[in-house]
Amino acid sequence: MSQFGSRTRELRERLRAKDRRYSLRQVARRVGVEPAYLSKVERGAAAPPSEATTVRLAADLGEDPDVYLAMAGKVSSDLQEIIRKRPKLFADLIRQLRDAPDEAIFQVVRVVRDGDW
Amino acid sequence: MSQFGSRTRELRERLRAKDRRYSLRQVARRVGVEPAYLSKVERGAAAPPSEATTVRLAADLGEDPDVYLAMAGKVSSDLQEIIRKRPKLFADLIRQLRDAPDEAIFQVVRVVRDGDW
DNA sequence: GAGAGCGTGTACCATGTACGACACACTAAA
DNA sequence: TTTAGTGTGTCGTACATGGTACACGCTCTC
Repeated sequence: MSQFGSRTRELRERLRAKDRRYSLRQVARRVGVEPAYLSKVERGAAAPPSEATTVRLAADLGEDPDVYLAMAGKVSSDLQEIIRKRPKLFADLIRQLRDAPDEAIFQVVRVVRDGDW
Repeated sequence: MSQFGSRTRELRERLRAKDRRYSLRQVARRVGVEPAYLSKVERGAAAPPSEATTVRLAADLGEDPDVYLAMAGKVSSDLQEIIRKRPKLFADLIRQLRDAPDEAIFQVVRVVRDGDW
């Protein structure tokens, strides 16, 4: 359902076409897991890996860690920590932005970043 | 460390002073757990409960669910889902606001809510 | 002085998480 | 034709999670 596995395989095979170092075994070795495990993950026979492993995998495949974690059904623990420190504020903000268009959210980010308000 | 337990006990005993229905056993019954378990949680002998149980407990004690979940070291799953749907946008936003003063975040909430921008 | 209600100690348990170990069959290269 | 590399099937497993079940001793009321 989460397509984490198939997406990973797709990505890896795409990279592999250009670079032999992206075999399942070699990626597994770099990421620090057993090939058999990565194989199961890619085929959806195992649930997506832990946060740490997912982040290392994303890095190896050149993907954005937050996006990759999202595919794994997770939210980065550092984001969770930020929210937990001011739960009411952030909960309100996030629910407020649930249905806002991408552009609106991006604009908020920009405004906050540039501080011109 | 998370003080979830002691805070719960404190809250419950405060309510109990006014209302005998807030004994450990009766709260446990309403929340749907065994008294022995709630006892352990309040003394910190067990980790904070699951999200669902924590939310029911917060409701029984008249506390804000997001704040209570935060004390339990968790972030509401509905917030996580919102983030997971647009990971890059929300990750950027939240990290951007990590060190912003409360007032600034609240202002963002207000601006988005009122839509006058 | 018997029950009802209280908090707690001990033991146990089912399920989920996150993998590792090993062997196997296949393919490509030397 | 050995050899190195590849993906996979099967089995096991250590630890965390989220509790339940039962019994005990105390207190308060009737």
